[in-house]
Order: sequence, then C-alpha cells, then structure tokens
Amino acid sequence: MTRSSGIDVAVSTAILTLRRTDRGVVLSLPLVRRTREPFADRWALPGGWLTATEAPVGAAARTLAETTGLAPSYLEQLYAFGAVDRSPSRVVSIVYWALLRSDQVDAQSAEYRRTGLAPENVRWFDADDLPPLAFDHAQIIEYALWRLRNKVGYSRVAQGFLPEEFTLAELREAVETILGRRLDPANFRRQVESSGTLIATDEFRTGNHRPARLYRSSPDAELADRGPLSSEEMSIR
Amino acid sequence: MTRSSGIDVAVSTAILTLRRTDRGVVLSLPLVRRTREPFADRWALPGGWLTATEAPVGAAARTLAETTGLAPSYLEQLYAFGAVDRSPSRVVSIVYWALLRSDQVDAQSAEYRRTGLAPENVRWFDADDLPPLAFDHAQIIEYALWRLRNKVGYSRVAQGFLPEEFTLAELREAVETILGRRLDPANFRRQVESSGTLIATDEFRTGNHRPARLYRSSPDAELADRGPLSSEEMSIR
DNA sequence: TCAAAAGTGTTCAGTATACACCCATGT
DNA sequence: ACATGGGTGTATACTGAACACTTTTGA
Repeated sequence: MTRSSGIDVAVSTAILTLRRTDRGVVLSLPLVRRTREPFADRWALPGGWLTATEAPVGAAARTLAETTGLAPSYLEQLYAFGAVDRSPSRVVSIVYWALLRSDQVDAQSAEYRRTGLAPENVRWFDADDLPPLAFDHAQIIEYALWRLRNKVGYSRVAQGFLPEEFTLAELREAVETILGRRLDPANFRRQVESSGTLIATDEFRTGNHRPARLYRSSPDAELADRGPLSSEEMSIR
Repeated sequence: MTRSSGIDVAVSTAILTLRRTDRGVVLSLPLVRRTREPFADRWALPGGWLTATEAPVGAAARTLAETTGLAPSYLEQLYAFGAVDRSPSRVVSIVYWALLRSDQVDAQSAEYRRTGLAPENVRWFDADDLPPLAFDHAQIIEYALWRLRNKVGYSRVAQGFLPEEFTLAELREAVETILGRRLDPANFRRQVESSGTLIATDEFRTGNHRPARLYRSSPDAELADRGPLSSEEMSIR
C-alpha cells in the first residue's frame, strides 16, 4: 500500500503574550535556540515531532508547557505548512498559535529568577524585533500576528492576555498594542460593554487617579467562535 | 533522531459547487467511493497520500483535477485533522476546500454523458443530503460549509461559483443558497455594487422579463483576503 | 395589458466615530 | 488646586434592512 513515507510531521506553536517593557507594552513570544542541524544555533518556534499517540493540539499544549511552564488561555490551529523545500528533509509542520496571560508570564519569569531554574535556550523576543529564524518560521509568525490582529476585531481574544480581573483601560491597552493604533476610550468602553462579554465586579483598581472598575471575562463564552471545530480543539487527548 | 515515524500524511479536499436540481439550486460536492478498508464502499472526500515531492496544495489541486477533470476557481486550506483515533492507522489529513464554477461542472457532466467516460466511483451529492461517510469526513464537510457560509459574508467567494459573466440575480441566488435565506434584491445590488468587486459590462441577459445587466469579477482582486498566506497558496508546486 | 423581474428612491434603526464635558482621585 | 485618567453625553456619518415605487421586457 502506498503511503506518505518519508514525510515527518512536526507541531510548532507561536506563543504570544504582552510584556511591559521600557517602550511600553509590546507583543512578545518565546523562541527556542536550536541545538542541531539544520539551522543549529538559530532561533525557532517551540515544538517537536508529533508522536504516534498524541493529537496535534495535545502536542502543541505539551510543548507550550515544556517551554513556558504555563497553560495557554487560548490555543488554536494556525495552518499546516508543507512546502517541499521548507526544510532539508521533508517536514509538514502543523502550527498552532496560543495566548498566554501576561500576569502568568510575569509570575513565571519572577519564579525563574528566584529559583535560577529558567529553561535553557528559551528567550522572549519582541514580535517587532525578531532575530533571524530557522526554516520558514519568520513567515509563520507574520501570519500568526496577522491572524491575531484580524481576530481581535471580531472576537474577544484580547482578553486572553489579561488576568482574571482587569480594567477597561488595560483591555484597551491590549487591543491598542495588538492593532498598533490608539482607540477612543469612550467608544471602546461602550462597544465592549454592549458586547456582553464582560462582567463588572464591585472592585476598583486604585492608583494615581480616579479608581477604575474591575471587570472579568464572562465564563460561559469562548474567546472566539470556531464553529463546528470547537469540540475538536477542546479534546486535548 | 526521533521522528514522527508511523504517521502518514493525507490530503483531502471538500470540493463545492452549486448545481441546479429539481429543488432549486443546491450546494453539492463530489465524493469518492472507497475501494479498500478501512471504510470500504463508503463515500469519502477525494484525496490521497501526500507524496514526498509534492506540496499539500499541489496534491489538493491534483486530486481535485483527477476527480472532477476541472481546475478550481478557489482553493484554500481548511484544517489539519490529526486526532489519534480518526483512522485505524495513524493519519494526519491536511484538508482543503475548493470552489468549482457551476458552468464548468455542468459542461463536464454533459461531456461525460456524451462520451461515456465518466470517472468510476465518483458521485455528486447535495450537501444537505449526504450518505454515511468514511472517517471523520462528515464533520470535515460540516466545517467546510461553516467556513464557506462565514466567508461569503465578508469576501466575494460566491463569485467562485459563477461563470465569467453573470447577472446580479445569479450572484444573489448563489449567496442565498449558501446562506440558506433570501436577500433583498435592492439592498444586495447596492452592497455589491459599492464593494467595487464587480465590473459592469455592456451586455444583458435576455430572458422572460426585463433584461439584466451582465457583470464580471474584477480580475485584480483575490476572492478572499488570506493575508500573508497568499503567496504560499499561490505557489502550487 | 399584465405579470414579473430589473432597477431606483426613501425611510428608519443601529453602529462607528469624534469630541465636549463632568467625576474622582493622588499629589 | 490641579493634573490625569475614569466615565458620560451628544452630534454626525455611515451602514444594513425594509419596502414603496418605476422601468422594461415576454407572453
């Protein structure tokens, strides 16, 4: 029986989060330094070979956890890349994209600094300042960012970056960072309030100015509508 | 080196077109009767194993041509399905979805009838009246239809079903069939005219009533915006 | 002349946008 | 008190939906 022998299947994930830097909040993602050929010493998306007993989405979740020590707030398949010449050997990569909550990333980083147990060969990069990448991973990241910017317009994926409770200004800052442009605070407030995806709490974030009400994501709804695929993605087996 | 050995890669395509039947225009797709286990004698999406020298999109275009004798007016990757238990052996299917022009399908069918050279084991089914399918192909088709219905709202994929020249009523009928609901002719006209994706010709379709102006798709624009992926999909090598 | 589809005009509601303005807090 | 961000009000423009109306053909 003729099979697709000689083709290997890999799973990689573009793991996105927002990080507060000296240049404000920026989109960032963790990359892994390759230790082997091809592209030894180059940075690449976290991932690995798909094993015989693991679903692709499970492999994505696993490598994500291995790389970051965290669980994603959102995980969706991006695309299957399979051009013949994208790797010296024949590799089809099923690529996922994921969102991490900023606070969890920060907490994890602090923990790593405290314990000195940070993973080797993993580093966070700003999405707009990437090093030379292995394979076609630069184009893959470009597509992942396009998908994120697209989806932020008609879904609530931006909430995947934020902690349990957040102010509308924080949510707006997340969206502004993703889109790369400023939004009118008044209109943003009304739009997101009327969307019904937020639950107002009785708490307020007290800071330098008038306290801002804290909101939380409504728990019943998905961050994005994935149609009939919801069940598939859900079952990480 | 540990590879994903034991995993085979297949490429399948949900090939969609509109066909005029006794119950009006309906979404239809060609299925292939399987001749081997597993699921022998069941109907399945056209496809085959990914070969070592072929890009996935090329394999999709090839099997599409082998099944229908036609070239698609639109071809896009749908999803990579890889659940462990979706097949007795471990198979990852990269699934595409494609649109065929109705007139080309009709012409091809007439040709087959004339010459008696219709492909064996291929049959067209109405999308809302499918037989029991092999593997997870029923869910795959459901997802392809969801994607089509979704995309028809913010792109001009519906034009992929129509011939070079068509009336606004024909375009509207296509959209109505996809969405499963009637649209206001007046509003539809204005929306599609203001979108700038159509070019009015000087010809008219003469029929039972007032002649309707013929339009053609503007050639410069894609049927749908696929962002940075346009180049990938284009290169069918 | 009449039925029916092609095509135009108009109204109305909902939504995006711009921006003026008031509110509540820390300094 | 005042600067600053939180939060409300409002005017305007645009868009989608509903529907009345005119035009043009074949029968």
